[in-house]
Amino acid sequence: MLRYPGPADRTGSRRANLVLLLRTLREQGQVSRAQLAVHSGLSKATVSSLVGDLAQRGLVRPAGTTAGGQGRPGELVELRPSSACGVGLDLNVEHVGATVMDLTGEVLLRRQIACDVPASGPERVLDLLAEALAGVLGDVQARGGWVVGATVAVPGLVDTDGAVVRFAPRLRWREVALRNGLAARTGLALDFFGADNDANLAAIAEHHAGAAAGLDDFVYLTGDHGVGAGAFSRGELVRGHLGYAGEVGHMTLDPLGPWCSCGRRGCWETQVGLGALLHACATPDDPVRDPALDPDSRMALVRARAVSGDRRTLDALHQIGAALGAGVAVLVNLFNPAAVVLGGYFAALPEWLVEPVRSEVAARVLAEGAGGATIVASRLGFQAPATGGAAHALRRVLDDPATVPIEEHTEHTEGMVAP
Amino acid sequence: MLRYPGPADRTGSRRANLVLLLRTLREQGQVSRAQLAVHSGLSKATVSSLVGDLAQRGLVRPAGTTAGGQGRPGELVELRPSSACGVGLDLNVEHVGATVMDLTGEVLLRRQIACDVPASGPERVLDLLAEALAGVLGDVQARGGWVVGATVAVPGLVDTDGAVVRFAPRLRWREVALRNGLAARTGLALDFFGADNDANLAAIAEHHAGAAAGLDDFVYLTGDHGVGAGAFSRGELVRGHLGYAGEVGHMTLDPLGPWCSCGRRGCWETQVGLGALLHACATPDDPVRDPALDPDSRMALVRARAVSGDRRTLDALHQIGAALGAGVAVLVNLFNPAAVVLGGYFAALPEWLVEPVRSEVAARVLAEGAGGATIVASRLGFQAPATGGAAHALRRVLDDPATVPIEEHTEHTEGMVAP
DNA sequence: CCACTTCGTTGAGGAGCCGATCAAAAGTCG
DNA sequence: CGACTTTTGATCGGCTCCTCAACGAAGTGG
Repeated sequence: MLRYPGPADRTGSRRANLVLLLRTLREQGQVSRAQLAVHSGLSKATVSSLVGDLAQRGLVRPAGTTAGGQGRPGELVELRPSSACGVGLDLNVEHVGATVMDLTGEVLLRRQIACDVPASGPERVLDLLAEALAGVLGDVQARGGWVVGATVAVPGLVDTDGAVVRFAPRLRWREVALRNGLAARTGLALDFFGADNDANLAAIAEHHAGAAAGLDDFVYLTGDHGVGAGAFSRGELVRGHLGYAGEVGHMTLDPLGPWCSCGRRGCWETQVGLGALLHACATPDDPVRDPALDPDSRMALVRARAVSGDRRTLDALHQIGAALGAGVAVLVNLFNPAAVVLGGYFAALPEWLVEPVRSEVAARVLAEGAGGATIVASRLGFQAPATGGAAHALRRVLDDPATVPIEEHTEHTEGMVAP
Repeated sequence: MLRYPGPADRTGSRRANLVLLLRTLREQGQVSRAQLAVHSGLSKATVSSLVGDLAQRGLVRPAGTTAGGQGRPGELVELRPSSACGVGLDLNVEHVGATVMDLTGEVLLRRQIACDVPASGPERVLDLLAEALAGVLGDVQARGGWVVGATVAVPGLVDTDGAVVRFAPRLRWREVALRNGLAARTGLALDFFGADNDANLAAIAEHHAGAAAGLDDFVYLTGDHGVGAGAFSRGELVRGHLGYAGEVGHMTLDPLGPWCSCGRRGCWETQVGLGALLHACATPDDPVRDPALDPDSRMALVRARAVSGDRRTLDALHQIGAALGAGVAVLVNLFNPAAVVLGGYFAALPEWLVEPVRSEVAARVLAEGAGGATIVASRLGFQAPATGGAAHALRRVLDDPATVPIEEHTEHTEGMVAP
């Protein structure tokens, strides 16, 4: 019953209005104060004051004037690129990576460090993560920006507040104190760091500027050896009681199905995981099944065969697509999403997977027209989790611009009024 | 991307604080202004002003003084019973009903009108609903209260804004303009009326004062001929894009399972619906399967047999419980709820159903300890949907007490200060 | 009876928004 | 070309609503 836990913050309206302008600027690009006033419903006086505030914090800058039209031209304002940035840290089986996004939503840079993560053990991997982070911190500073936080995308269960990795079978991690480890290695504050499930962060990325942009209700599916889901409801992630929501890989869809590594039978990921795909479309000695190969190259190989019309590959994809659709239908019945975004390896083969999924869903969902759900492929592919991590880290600023200290940004704020 | 669609409401802090006090009063019962100030984090001055405001609207009243303790005794304040009320309207196969709840969460009265709903057709049923509503409106007025809204619990798909019943197979309804029909019959405003899926409203009821009280993340399961779910995430219902979320009854859990009335095989409700239970525990000529019998009596019969140790009944319940657990495990993996509340007929037989569900879930959920999910029976049983409808209608006041006009409530407001 | 404590009200002050007003910087038109 | 119109953005007074500090009120304990 604690919907409103704290006292209603008295400076809350100021913050909410700063957020409102920031969001408008991110959507519209360059806007004059007068346009901001109309779009936001605030008075011109208030908008002037708010824009001055944002300028003092270095978050916006002048951007010329409006052309044409009668009357005095407006002074355009835009988000300052390469100012406040968020970092998404990647934790994969064969590499770690860092992705930087700025306020405008632009991805500024990506770094990767190859590493056999399961073999190296958590301590060594945290060293590498800290190294990747330090690298991009330097790059961002060189561009005149600063980093407000970093979020790690973990292929496994992470506790609610993002401090500890509970269980990540693919990495062979269990109870790893991620946040403490990174804070100790970098000397940065604890609350600089967060962590979340890779499917959740990928969903954030698609929501931010991908296949689910602007959708309040959708489901993202990540496809790798395992299968995970990130679900948005009302524009927010469904996280669950302890943050473990979206564990779709081990739904039992067929009581008589194949055995799963988790010890049970008929788990969805035995039917649609990368293992199932490779098993269906390649013989054991096929180069596609070489474990040393990275996902992108594998998918390129499978793709090439599908394009060339290889019967075995096409049959395999159709079979996987149908099994995928059976599970997606469950998700659609449960969440009634506006879209289901197929990510991970699924996104590399949309021409052969999307259609079978679509028809299976149409046949299995109770609500007419699949309840309005469209099936689409991710636009961000394997980069979605890290991108989402960066977007998530940026939320600190986007949700409360007042956390950015007021400092000197004179070279960018000429002619902008202090409140 | 429209998280903040409107301008930040400038009077928002006032409203938020009124809501804060109202919620505190609902939880704590009788509280002094000083205690309210401490609990809410607001200043004593503000609390005095807000309480005066609520008193003028007739929502709170004096309730004596604090006993014992040093210093000046506090003047207790409490929510005024039988003041603002919400109505939940029930739409079942064999009756329609009305339930009234007041601000304190107390159910003031219930009315039922027997009626063969599928046979009567929507027009006749809307007449009866309007009649039931008119009856309780009178009763409430006689107690010095007033009704702020009514929400209809529909066993089927309702559109997002609660105006139209899209599809309710059990009622044989399709595209029924519920809101318009009720507004026309009663002369009340359109926005007086709402409608929602019965599982959603039952979940609201359990969240409000039932088995899921205070839980932000839980799933409610309704059990009747069909099976439906209402899921809470972050303290809010998961409704989905068009409001059709929670349609769990037709999840395909066994590709080779029995045929369902929807034309497919292996739907969950063929395994755990009331039909499956009766089929498993009674021969065709068993009186329990008499369609004229109401759900309560049926369950009483089955219950009596289970208590007496009837082997066939016990076997049937164990089989149903296991099948129920298989589906609940899917929900737990997806939503990671703090609790799964078994409602409808399941709630009438908890001694035999809860344990099989619990063990099945423990075996099938990936996260340790079922991700913290407990399995509990509903406390409200078949009354949950109507109760939730009333609670939902009350949200209008609880979310914005300022919608209640300031009128004369002098007999109750002596000594209470105007702002 | 008098300190002491706690409660609720009052008044001054500040944060923040809005409407009105005004100067500035264009186009438009006679 | 100069006056008029239009639009922008800053400024000012006023309003709402919160907080802090001070104060009288109403009890208890010595």
